[in-house]
Formats: sequence, C-alpha cells, structure tokens
Amino acid sequence: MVCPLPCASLCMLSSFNIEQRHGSHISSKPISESPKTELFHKFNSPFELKQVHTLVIKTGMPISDLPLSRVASVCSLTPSFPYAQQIFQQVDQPETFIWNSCLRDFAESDSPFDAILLFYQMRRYNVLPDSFTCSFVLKACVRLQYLFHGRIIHAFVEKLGLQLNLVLLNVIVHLYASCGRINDAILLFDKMPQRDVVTWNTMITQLVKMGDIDSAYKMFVQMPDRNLRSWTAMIAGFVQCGKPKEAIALFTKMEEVGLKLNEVTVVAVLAACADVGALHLGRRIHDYSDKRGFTRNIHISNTLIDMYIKCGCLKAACDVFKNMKERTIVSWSAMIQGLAIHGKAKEALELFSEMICTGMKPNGVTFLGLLNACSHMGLINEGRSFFASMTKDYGIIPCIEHYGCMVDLLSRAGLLEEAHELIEQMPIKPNAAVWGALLGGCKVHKNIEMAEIAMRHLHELDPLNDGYYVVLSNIYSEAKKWEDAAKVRKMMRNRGLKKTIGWSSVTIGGTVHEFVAGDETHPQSKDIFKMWNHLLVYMRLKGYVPNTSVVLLDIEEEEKEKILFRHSEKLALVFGLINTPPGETIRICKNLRVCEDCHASFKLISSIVKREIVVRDRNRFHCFKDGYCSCKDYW
DNA sequence: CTAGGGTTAG
Repeated sequence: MVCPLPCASLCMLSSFNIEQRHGSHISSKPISESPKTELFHKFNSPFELKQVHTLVIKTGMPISDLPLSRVASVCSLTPSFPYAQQIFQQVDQPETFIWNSCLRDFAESDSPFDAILLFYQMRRYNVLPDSFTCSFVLKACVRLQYLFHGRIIHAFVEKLGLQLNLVLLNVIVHLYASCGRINDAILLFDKMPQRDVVTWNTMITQLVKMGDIDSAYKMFVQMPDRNLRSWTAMIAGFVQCGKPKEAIALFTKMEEVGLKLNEVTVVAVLAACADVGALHLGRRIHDYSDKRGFTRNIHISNTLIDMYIKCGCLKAACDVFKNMKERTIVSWSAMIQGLAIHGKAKEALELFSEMICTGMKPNGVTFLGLLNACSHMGLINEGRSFFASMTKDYGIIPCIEHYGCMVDLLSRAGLLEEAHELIEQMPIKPNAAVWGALLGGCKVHKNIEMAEIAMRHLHELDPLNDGYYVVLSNIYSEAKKWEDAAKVRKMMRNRGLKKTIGWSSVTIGGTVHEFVAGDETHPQSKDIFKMWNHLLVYMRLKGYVPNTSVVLLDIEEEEKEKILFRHSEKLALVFGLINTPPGETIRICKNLRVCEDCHASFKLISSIVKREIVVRDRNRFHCFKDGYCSCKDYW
C-alpha cells in the first residue's frame, strides 16, 4: 500500500536544489515542464511532505495543486504531525475530497472505527458526503461488522440520491450478508435495478460463508457473466463446504472454458487436491505455479506443503518447505502436523525446536501438531510437557481441540483413568470429539465400563453420529457380548442411523477408482479376486492368518473370511497392483480407519510385491514398506 | 492517481 519510491522523489527534488540528502542524487534532468503530475504524488512521510511544500512555496505554485489525498494520508499516518494539518487548513477546496482521502486511510487502517468517528465529525462540520464518502465508511462498517452504523449509511445513500450507485449497493449487500443478515442482502439484491459480476460474486461468497453452498451454486449457474473471481469463489466455496470433488470438477470446467488460474485460484484448487488426495492434479498445478513464478507466494507454498502432506508425499512437502525463502507460522505448523500424521514424531519435535530457534512464535495450531505427533507415537511424557508448556511458556490457552488431543494421547496409551480425570476437570465443557477420543482408547484397550461412561455423554452430545455406536457395538462384540452389541445396533436403527459404509479409493494415472466393502460388481472383479488368492498363497507362507475377529458378526468362520477379503482397502490395493507397473507406489485413501487385518496384510504384501503402499486413513498415514508400517503398529 | 468481489495450517 505504501508505494512510491521516496528515492525518486528525492532525486527530483534535488534538481530543484531544495534539500539534498547524503549524495543520493543521480544527476537528473530538471522537470520544469510538468512538475505537478511528475512530482506531487511522491511523498509518504512528513519529511517528504515538507520538501514538497518548500517546493510549492519556491515555485509560487498554488497550494491547492498539492495532491491532497496524500497530504491527508500523511496527516493520518502521523496524526500528531501538525505540519500536514497546517497545510490542510490552508486549503478550502474541494473539502469533501480531503475528508474522503482521510476516511479512506482510516477505513483501511488498523482502527477502522476512526473512519466512523471522522464521518460523524464531517457531518458536524456540515461537509456534504458523496458516494466516495459512503463507500469508505461502509468499508469500515464491513471490517468492524457494524450493522448499526451500516444501516445509517445505507439510509444516507438513499437520502443523497445514490441508490442507483452500483458500487455502493454492492458494498451494502456485502455488509448485510457478512453481518449475518443474508435475508436483507437477498432482499436488496432482488430489488436492485441492475447487478454486475461483483454483485453476484459477493452473494456467492457470502452464501458460502453461511454454509449455504447449494444457493451459492444456484447463483453461480444463474449469473449472466462469470469472471475468474467467480470461478475461484465457487471453487473455494466447494472446498470450504467440504466438497472438494465438486471443487475439482468445477475447476475442470473452468479450464474447458479457457480461463487461466491466478495465485488465488491455485490456492483454492490445491486445497481441493489436498482434501481428496489428488496428487496428480496437485503436481500439475505445482508445475504450473513454478512456471508462472507463483511459488514465491507464501500462501501457495503453504498450500503446496499441505497438499503434498495430505497426498502422502512427505518428501515433496519437505522440499517445498526447504525452498521457501520466508516462512510463516502456517508453514511451520503445516510441516509439523505433516510429520505427525506420517508417524515422524521425533522429526516433528526437532522441527519445532528449529522453529523456536529462528524466533518464530508458535500458536495454538502449532501445539495441536505437536500433541498429535506425541499421540501418534505414544510419547506420553513429551505430550504432557508440551501441554503444560504452551500456557506456561507461550501464554496460549488450550482450547477444546488441545484437550481432545490430550485425551487421545492418554487413552490411546491405555491411561484411561487419567484421560477421564482430565475430561472431568477441564475448564471448558467437553464436546463429542473429546469423549469420542476416550471411547477410541476404550476400544483399543478393551475397557467396557469406561466405554459406557463415554457413550452416555456421546449419546447426549452427538446422538446422530453413527460412528460412536459402531465403536461401542464393536467393543461388545469383541468381548463376545453379542446381546449388548445387538442392543446398540437396535438403538441405531431406532434413531434411523446407518453404519457409514467403508470405501477406499486408489488413483491410477490421474483417475480415481472407488471401492466399497464387499463390492463384486467391478468390471475387473474376477481379476481382483484371482490376484488376491494368488497373493494369499504367499501371505500364508509368511505366516498370515486371517484375523476374523475384526468381523464382528456372529457367523461362520468361512463367511467371516469372505467378508474380510472384500474390505474396501484390499479391493483398492489389489486393483492398484494389477493396473500399475511393478515398483510403482500405490496410494490409497480410506474414509474410515484401516482395519487391523488389512493393516497386517498390507505389511506382508508390501514385502511380497516389493512396493510401497501409502494409505491415508481418517486420522493419519500408513506407509507400508518391506513388511513394516511407518506407524510402527501404534495407531 | 478517491470506491466494490476470490486464498493457506487443526
């Protein structure tokens, strides 16, 4: 925002022989013809203003020729600078313009409220506001979310006869919508005599912010013209509403229309790639960003890190991170979290130390990554000490997510009592995620009593989430308490809940293939089972015994095996093995957590076929290689 | 050369 080169202005000033500063004068040609346009926009500080003012006096130029917006800027930059104010007072025309310039700077400053104060002062001085006045004050209202003052300005706009000014109406629509008055915004939108692309784009983004993606998309389809911002807003909207597939589909359409991405679009599309694990597209966008020099943009690098991490390419994420000339806390936190979900707790902790050494201050998200790292590797003491340190050393108050991580850490490690105590004494009301973490630990450590305690709370806090019932029912089944398990399932039925069907996807040459558990309808189904049976021979030789205890149904062993062998991640893996060249890494995404039997199988298969298998599950990554998993079986 | 709309880590 602070632009023009004091250096150049000083050079020009020196040609008038006013004040010379440390010989920084490049011998310049006199600018006697048109000093006004050449020179007058080029001061940013009281010092430079003084120089220009001297020039004005020396050349006998009327003071009103000074660019008053800049004078006002200097005035507002340094409110205590009386010199600029003096100049200000010598000029009586055009008054509104001067006020507006000041309003603009205030509206964009750290205290937009000053713009509102100045506006009321302006009224007291009987200076007539114009459309620019309104736009600046409205901008301040939007930034402050001041609906009250905004409505006053809206009334003002009408009173001044500006009700047809499209720019103003667009800001007002933005104001109402962003203050949560979407209905007022729609009312105004509907009665506007004309709308332009900005009006539509504003509505789309604000509807997205309200979570109403359907209405947003309706508008997107309906609008007469779409520009790059419209597409970007809609793509980002899909991402924000948890519909990354739709985002990518829309991006494909955008390319078909022939539009090129800019930096903001790149960020949105990369975020979508991260969410669905679309490595292929992500890489393509990375190449494109490199070509266009976008990678210097911190936002883009940060999003690239996240994309690579969520696509299971830790190495690529590290490369991006290392190549960054500047990093923000987002870059560090993303990288720490990335190492955490890849089971590299030690590296995550080391990176944190490195970060502290550079003087970067951690925030709450950074600690979530650290706690996650500890939790995934069972580093209980480290986790406890980070949890204490975040408040003690960095003044960060833990929020509900941090408690969730701690409960997860403790209960995963089997310290269920301690986890329960932590929940009981936490200063915030525990939410479903917190109790859910405890329930998860109860499953691992087969603690029925504690599971029932957790469930009582979950019942109340998140009664429509099928996942918790499924876990509890599984805990009962594992303990062969079939009746209790059946009771839970009945409870689910009564509430109209269905168990979320497990699916896994595998990407081959940029195409995503999805498999649901038990799927036998795939065109290559025969080949898949043939290949599986083939693998099974080798697996058994290595000591594989199907872990049918994960099939929590009271049925025959043989039936259990059949179900087990049709788990979605197995189908996806075998399909991937058939359809990719030897040695190529297989990448699988699963919507739920990996099953224990699949985990054991994948370890064996990775060594049998000599391939890396990367599985992204609901919580983390498992990288299978040479018979081992990166999670070291702690998950 | 006084105005409005799109972006990242959990």
